[in-house]
Amino acid sequence: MDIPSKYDPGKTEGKWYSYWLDNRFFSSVPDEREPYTIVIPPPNVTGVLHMGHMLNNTIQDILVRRARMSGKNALWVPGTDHASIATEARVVAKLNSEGISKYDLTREEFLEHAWEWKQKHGGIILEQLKKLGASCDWERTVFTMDEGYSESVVDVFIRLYKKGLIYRGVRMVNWDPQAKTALSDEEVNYREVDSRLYHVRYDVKGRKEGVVIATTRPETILGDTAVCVNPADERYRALKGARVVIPVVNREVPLIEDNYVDMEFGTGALKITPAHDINDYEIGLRHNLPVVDIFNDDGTLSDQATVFVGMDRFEARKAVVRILEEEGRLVKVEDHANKIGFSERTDAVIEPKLSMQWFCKMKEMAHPALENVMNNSIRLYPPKFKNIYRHWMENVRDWCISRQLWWGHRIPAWYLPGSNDFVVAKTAEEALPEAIEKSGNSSLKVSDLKQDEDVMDTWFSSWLWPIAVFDGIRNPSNPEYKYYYPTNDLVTAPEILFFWVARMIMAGYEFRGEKPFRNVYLTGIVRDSKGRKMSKSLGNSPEPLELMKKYGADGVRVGMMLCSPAGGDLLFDESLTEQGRNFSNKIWNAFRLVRSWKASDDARQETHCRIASEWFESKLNRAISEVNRNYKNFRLSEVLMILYKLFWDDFSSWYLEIVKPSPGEPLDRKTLDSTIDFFDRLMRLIHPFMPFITEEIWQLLDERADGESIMISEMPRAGTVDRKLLGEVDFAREIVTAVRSVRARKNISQRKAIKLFAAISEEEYRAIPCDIISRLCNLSAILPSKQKPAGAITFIVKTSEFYIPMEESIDVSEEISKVEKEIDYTKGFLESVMKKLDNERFVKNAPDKVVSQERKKSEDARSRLKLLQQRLEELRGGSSDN
RNA sequence: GGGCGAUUAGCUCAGCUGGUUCAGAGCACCUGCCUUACAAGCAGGGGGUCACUAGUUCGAAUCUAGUAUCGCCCA
Repeated sequence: MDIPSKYDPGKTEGKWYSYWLDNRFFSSVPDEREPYTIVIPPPNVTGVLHMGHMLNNTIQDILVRRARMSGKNALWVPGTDHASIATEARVVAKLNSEGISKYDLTREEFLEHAWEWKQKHGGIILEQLKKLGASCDWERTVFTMDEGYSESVVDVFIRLYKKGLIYRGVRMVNWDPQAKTALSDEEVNYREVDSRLYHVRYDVKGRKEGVVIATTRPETILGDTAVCVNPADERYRALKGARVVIPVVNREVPLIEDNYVDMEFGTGALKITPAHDINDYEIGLRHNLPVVDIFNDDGTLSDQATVFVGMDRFEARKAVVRILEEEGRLVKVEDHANKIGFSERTDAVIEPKLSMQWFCKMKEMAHPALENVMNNSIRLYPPKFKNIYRHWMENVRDWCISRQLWWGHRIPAWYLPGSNDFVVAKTAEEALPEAIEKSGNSSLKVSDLKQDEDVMDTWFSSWLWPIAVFDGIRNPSNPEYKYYYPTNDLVTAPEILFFWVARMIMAGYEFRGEKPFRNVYLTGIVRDSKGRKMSKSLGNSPEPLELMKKYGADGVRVGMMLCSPAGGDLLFDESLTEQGRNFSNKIWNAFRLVRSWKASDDARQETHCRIASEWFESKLNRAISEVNRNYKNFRLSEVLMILYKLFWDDFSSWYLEIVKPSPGEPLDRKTLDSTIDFFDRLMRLIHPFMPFITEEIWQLLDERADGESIMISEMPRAGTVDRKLLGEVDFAREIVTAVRSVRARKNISQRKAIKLFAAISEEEYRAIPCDIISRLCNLSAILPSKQKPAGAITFIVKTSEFYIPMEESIDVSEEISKVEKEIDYTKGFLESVMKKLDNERFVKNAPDKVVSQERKKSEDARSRLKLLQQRLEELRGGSSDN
């Protein structure tokens, strides 16, 4: 019987999660009900839970739990992606720590290590999600390198290739010299960096004067194949057609002219390195310049550089500058803020590099993907992302999808022996006939074909996620796919709007002719209280598992949701989870109170209990409507706040305090039953936010059979609202607050019973729920009286005056100043109302409803003023008496 | 450089289609209380020129334009 006064989540959370799993409440199979589907944004298979995941998955769990309780067949599909670069980098690092180099291994050996790593570390993050209470159908867990999934990815590659949407070619790509792979444009982060602008004098053949160029990357001088000026630039007119000598390597190159050159920037003369700058590359194409690629794949200098071969690019920069200095060519060095691209995954400085890669054409697929977001067939929340999305879609460029890695889906292209010619097919066997035809060599064998070494971008597999988790690529007529697709809501971070969301939409229309989801809820980014993004490197992120241990999963969930407006960033602070924990405790203690009550079958329901029950019923129903409205717009923190206030203020501070029997006394059966019923409904409403404590209490509220659970119970529906009653009780609450305020001001203990007089008519008096007021204010009597007792404190609620007789004489001057203040306020208020009513155009143009409201306001204000002025006179009269 | 968005109480934010005592909520703060569910609590209270300027309107936190500051995305 002894229940501790502190709620201990540690004792309940594990217990109920196992119960839910044992009863397979999370599992879903197609049936006749309406489906509700969410696919998880697959976290990196070797990742660990961070605060972003916590937020994201809390939201998904709230949505899916609510749908499940609302009669939908709810399914939340979990899974992980293989994260090519990140995982491969980790495996490489692990092997290095064991003294093994990736390049000592064959591809097959390396993949064995990678799978071993995945087996060991993969799925940790999913286990962590269980602690959070995530109600995923774990039996359906998908990994992007599962056999069926992989086949879907390869299928799609082949399909797009056949359609002409995938091609292979040499282009300038973003090269990550650390991971030694190409990246897509989306995987490059640009940051402003303090760097230097070097002014270097190049000799001009046959002239005394040289030409000075400005560069931030002097090491690329070794790859220069021209110097370029603007044809309109007077300064260089004389140099037309001259030949320039590249320093350090002493190569002779032409001086060319191109409108691209900005005459204002630097010296107006631009060195041209076609191999290492996208703009230079384009100029090079226009002017037929040779390409000198001075870098190896790892960012060291190549043979083509001819000097400093094998030296790292940043060391080479210093070395080149030193020589330039020695030769007196360094004219000056300026500080210069420069935007530099960094690898999303390794944070290495990106090297623009000409390279042979696979690309996916985007324009055609972008079209339906853009249209269906603009016409709201797919809705983005918050809607401001529509514009951002459009901007990207309209400027979308081809997608570099090949990666020079081993971990991932290998590109299904098969090269003819000793040739760059290839056949795209699922297997070498399938490629053979076409290979024979292409080569004209009928004796070609499967073993002669060599598969492309590269794998595909991870996003090239995860863009199929909502389709492929239901095997809808390979087998679109399967019942699961037909039932669950398209999914309902996608919850993800705005950072991957282009990486992933946009591409899933493209894939949906391209491969299935249908949207992948109806709504996209973009969460905020979790920041610390100073507004900095939470990250491992900053060390400003709390450990999610520790947090849950300290405050309970429910507490953390509430803490995250309290400050999480749709799309707004979330400034996380541990005090929020503390607030969440406190809320758990509040619920817990309200339960302890109700549980301590004994029922009496004989006692009749007293008036205050009846009114309180009817009133809270209306309050509850109104809150349910508001909750439903806010859910519709994904305003989940608003939903939570409504429920928080409903439970804490209306239910605990008002309803329970009204019906609470005196210690030791029983409560009539009817009131107790409705109290338990309210509690039950409140728990169900709160359950999506706080699954554990609500289950614990729901199980204790009544006898429950084995296999029953709040999570499969029905979500309460909104019933009728008695507005009149709500108004009456609101009036009573105002009176109660006023009496309490007098008690506080006058230091009258709550235990001392007092009398209250109301200067109102018998009729008005009957409309006041006096029993409630008496109970909450400890009144010995509440009486209608037109007579003002001498030496009483007064207050006005709405337009009625109340008196509390005082035993001791009152401080008249204090009362006078209070009344005067109120008169001032009311006068000001009346003036502002009269300003409107005296304005003919207002009375003429404003809707009748508004005008009559203003009239009512003015009347009320007048009668209040009258009461106040009477009171003031009395006080003044009284003070002269004393 | 191009685009998008924001600016309301000490902090984080709500305020929809201009009109209800509209200037709100939560937290923080102040005062008094260990009152028999809860001090992780209860009761009471203070606090804002709605960034600035002009305009539209009978009426503007809300609509329009400009200014300032900040943030995000893209190059």
